[in-house]
Amino acid sequence: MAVTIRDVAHASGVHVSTVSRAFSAAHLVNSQTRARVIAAADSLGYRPNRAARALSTRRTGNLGLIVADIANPFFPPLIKAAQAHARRSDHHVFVADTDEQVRAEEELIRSMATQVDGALLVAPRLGNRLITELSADVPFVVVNRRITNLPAVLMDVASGTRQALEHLASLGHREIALLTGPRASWTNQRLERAATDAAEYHGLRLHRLGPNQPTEGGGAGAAPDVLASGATAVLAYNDLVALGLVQELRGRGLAVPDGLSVVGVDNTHTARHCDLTTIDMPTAAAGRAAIDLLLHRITSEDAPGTVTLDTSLVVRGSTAPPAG
Amino acid sequence: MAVTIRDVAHASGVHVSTVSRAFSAAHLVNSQTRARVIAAADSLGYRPNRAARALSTRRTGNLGLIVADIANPFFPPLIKAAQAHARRSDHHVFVADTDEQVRAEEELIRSMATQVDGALLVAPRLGNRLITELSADVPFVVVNRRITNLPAVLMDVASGTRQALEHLASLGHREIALLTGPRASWTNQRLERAATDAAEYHGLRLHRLGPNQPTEGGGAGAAPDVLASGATAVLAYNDLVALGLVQELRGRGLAVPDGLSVVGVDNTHTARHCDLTTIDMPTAAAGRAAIDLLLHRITSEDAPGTVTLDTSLVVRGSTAPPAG
DNA sequence: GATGTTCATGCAACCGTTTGCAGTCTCCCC
DNA sequence: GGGGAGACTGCAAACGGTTGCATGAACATC
Repeated sequence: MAVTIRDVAHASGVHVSTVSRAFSAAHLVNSQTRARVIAAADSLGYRPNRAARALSTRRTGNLGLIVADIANPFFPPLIKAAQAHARRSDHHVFVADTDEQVRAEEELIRSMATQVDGALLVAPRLGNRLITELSADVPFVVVNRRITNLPAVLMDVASGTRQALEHLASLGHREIALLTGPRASWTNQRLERAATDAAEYHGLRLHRLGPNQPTEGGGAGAAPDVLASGATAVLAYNDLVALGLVQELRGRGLAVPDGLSVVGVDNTHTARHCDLTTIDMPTAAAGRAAIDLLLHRITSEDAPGTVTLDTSLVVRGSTAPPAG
Repeated sequence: MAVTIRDVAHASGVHVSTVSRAFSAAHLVNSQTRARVIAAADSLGYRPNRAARALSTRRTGNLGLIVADIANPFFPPLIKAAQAHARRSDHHVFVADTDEQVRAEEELIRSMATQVDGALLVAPRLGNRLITELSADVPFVVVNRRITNLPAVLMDVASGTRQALEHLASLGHREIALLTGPRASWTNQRLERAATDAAEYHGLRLHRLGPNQPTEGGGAGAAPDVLASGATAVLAYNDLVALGLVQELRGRGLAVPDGLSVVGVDNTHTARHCDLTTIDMPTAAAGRAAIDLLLHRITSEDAPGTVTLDTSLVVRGSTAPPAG
């Protein structure tokens, strides 16, 4: 039915192996012959069968991309950039959503393993041991997680966190609440650490509240604790948490930023619309860098590298001097 | 390197064909034999090679999903639902982002064609003729577009539009601006049509302004026209346009909803956060329905169907009675 | 003119599964 | 006890490419 390499060979009067080489090893075939082959292929509408190619080369030309939740606005820009970047080297990308469930994550990785040349794990929830074990089957690059011997791309929230606390301090805030996220999250660890250090440096009191679910619900649920803490400003684990909190507080009659200043993390477009001060994550750049690392890892089996990208504060309307 | 069907055959003392049947046609093999095979496969960690399977069955077990812009918050819930639903029948999903470019769309479809059993085209921008032509190679299901002889899932904005105009009329608005989207968009056509009809029914004056880019920029750019039109309420092509407009107007000192009421379309989570009245699109349901249609189309080559889903208005804080 | 090199191409095995066909074995029935 | 039906299983040919090796031609070297 579909046109195969054999049809092209017949049409251009050469052996199939010559056709194959005309496509995948051009320098091995006479340029005139090659031109004839290409012409025949074009006129027949030949497209190589990737499954067949995969079978003999053991390379599928596919990459996996595993995220916790596509609907979380943090991920799409990363997915988009990664996919576009992968295409430039003729790779296709499977996107899988684990729905924040660890079991699903493992199963997805396993079922993808037979079908991809490598995979990107973005902020995986799986344990280090299991990831290391799985990495025997498929080359991984992890994003926003550190695992020994695995190449990683890190968006370091520390730099942005320092800027955020400096910003709050300069506005006159002294009591800051930190809404922490999942304990296993590398970003959360960096956030806690950087916030603690920066708070000390600026002489601020830091109230850690958490861990919270990294969702609107998590933010809304933290509202009572925030109010009880006496903090005048909040740094939240991510934009969703921040916005969930803002909405809950508004429902209780507390205005932002007049009653309370709020800073998020991620700089999702939602934050842009809601005028939320937030720490910008270079997600698109991270997506591209991760693909580069992965392709490099796949083609040359050498030492893993780590790319660290800095973050920075974006000041918008959700922060202001404390009331009174 | 990887464990193959041959290893399993050897370990369980049967022929490879029996192993194959044990997995893909269980009823053809003795249940005890099958148990032995499965046990051997488990202990060896056997996973069928999908490329090899694809080669002989001409079924890859992969589906394509082509969208204009992953970062547009309209798409992720659909992608997520489609992917999760596809997995239940052991299908993997390639997601491709055309970046709103027609050329990229065609090329992506072509390059996917060899590798998927079928594809979902969500709000494609390509011309009908080309899509029909391409559909000879790959089964398609289109979402939010009508093309003769192609199965489709439609989220009909008409019902929501009627509700929106009724809502605005009941608030006392008489002059409504409609910010239209891309001409080729089926949703836009339905929107214009339904708005025209409903406006007439309620005795409202409808000012059509557009076409606008379906982005924040498009909404912001329409602000001058909206102000000039004298409308007291706006129905925008989608939430992004609506929010772009709101932001631009606020920058010019015009409050929403006090100075102007705004209604969007899509009910993205951004709309939720920004307290935007909007028409809810059942994107997750559409994603599932589209996958069902596609799988059905793939397995039984019969008549294409169309699924139409209704939409409904979600009233939030961006609409109020007109000033004065 | 024998030998060696290089370039271009053909040959055929292989990648891991599936599947039509052809046994073989057991069981049942007349 | 001969014949037929059914249930299993093995055999081997695909599926569509890739690639190591062999072959042959053209050309240079001594």
